[in-house]
Amino acid sequence: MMGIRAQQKEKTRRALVDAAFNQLNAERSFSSLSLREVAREAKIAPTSFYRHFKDMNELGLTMVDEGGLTLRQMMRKGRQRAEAGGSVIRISVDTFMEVLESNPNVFRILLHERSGTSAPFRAAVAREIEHFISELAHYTEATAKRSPELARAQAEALVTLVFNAGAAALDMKRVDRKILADRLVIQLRMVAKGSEALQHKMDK
Amino acid sequence: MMGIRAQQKEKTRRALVDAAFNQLNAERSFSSLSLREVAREAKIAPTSFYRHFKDMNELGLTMVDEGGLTLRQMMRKGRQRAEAGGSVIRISVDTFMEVLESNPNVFRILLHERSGTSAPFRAAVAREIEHFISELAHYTEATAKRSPELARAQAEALVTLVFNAGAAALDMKRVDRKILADRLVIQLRMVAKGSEALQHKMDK
DNA sequence: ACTTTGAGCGTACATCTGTACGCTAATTTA
DNA sequence: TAAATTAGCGTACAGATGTACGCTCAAAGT
Repeated sequence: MMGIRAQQKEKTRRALVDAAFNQLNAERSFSSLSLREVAREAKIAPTSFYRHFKDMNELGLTMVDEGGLTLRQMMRKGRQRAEAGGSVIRISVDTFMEVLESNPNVFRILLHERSGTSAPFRAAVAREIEHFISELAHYTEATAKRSPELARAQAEALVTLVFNAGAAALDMKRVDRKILADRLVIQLRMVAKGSEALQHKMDK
Repeated sequence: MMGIRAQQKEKTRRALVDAAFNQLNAERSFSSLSLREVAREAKIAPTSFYRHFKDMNELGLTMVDEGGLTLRQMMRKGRQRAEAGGSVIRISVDTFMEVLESNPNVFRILLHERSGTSAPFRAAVAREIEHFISELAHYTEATAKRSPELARAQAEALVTLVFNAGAAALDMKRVDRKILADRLVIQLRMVAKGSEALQHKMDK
């Protein structure tokens, strides 16, 4: 069991992480946050920050990991929904858009730091995205009988298109998101269809 | 003709733009540059900066416009090469990778600011990318007989995949870029094939 | 009951930032 | 030729930043 002291520490740590997430929005990226701003929002003295993180980078990496986890958990829930029947693509896209809407800031940090200036950050985001890709590749390889290479290329393309649409959707109103989602579904179908065609060509 | 004075001013302005481009690299984004740093690199006093740009944002937008222009010019040259025969996809990808290699910083600013924190920047980058998409959509609509909607979705998917691969390629060594390029070609073929299949389905 | 630990604080400092202001000197205009 | 314009400079300042240092005092350990 956790002592009173450890509990309080954990609480403050959470306050820091939450403070950082809350400060993210379309005009504010993680790298533009200062240690002092985060500390201010979390209502602790700037110097107390160091009791929890070595520096802002460490906080950021924590956020990326946490964000990736949240994301995967939510998508997994969506997949369960898909098992009930219906178009896997459609349901996945809808789930994704819902996640996007309810956790925009989790997305922002992933999307922004993916092309950010810190190599460790980029690596961390790449790792998270890699989870999605390989899960999807295995799924496709098994259910649609693709060669490993093709399954991999296909999964990568799908994830790329989805994430990219996600980035665009972040700035949009609901109506425009709907249009975007519809187009995304078409694009994903293109990839799926095309991959199938390439597989057939290889098979004969 | 341009007076001595105007010539000198233009020269300094260029020095500022070049200085900014030169400071960009994997660890340094435009938004992390300070006015003073740029001025220092261009060898003018910080306050002289204002004789040329209202602020750093104005410099940045100039760079985005210039970068987009450079990019389109180079891709156009590549397309001429494609007209001589061969796979359009393969040649376009190769051209793209060459451009990437010779102008990495032009790319960096576009890729980074695409998901950056400044709305005007994002809009400017979106505008540049839109050029590519619509050129490509028209091309596909004409030569491959797609419906406008399908051509648009296809072009968007292609450009997304290419730009995304470009972002990944920026950090890579030549060998890995080759692998990436090959996979990209496969993915683009998927989209093209799949789009064709969807079009046929619509036609009947 | 005692000592030790450590989360959080306040003060302090060097460094960097954007930019206001006024000057100079060379070019342009009249 | 005299007057007006303006690119570039130097000085100056207020504000923000990261972080070193030492203190307090409640909890944990003995």
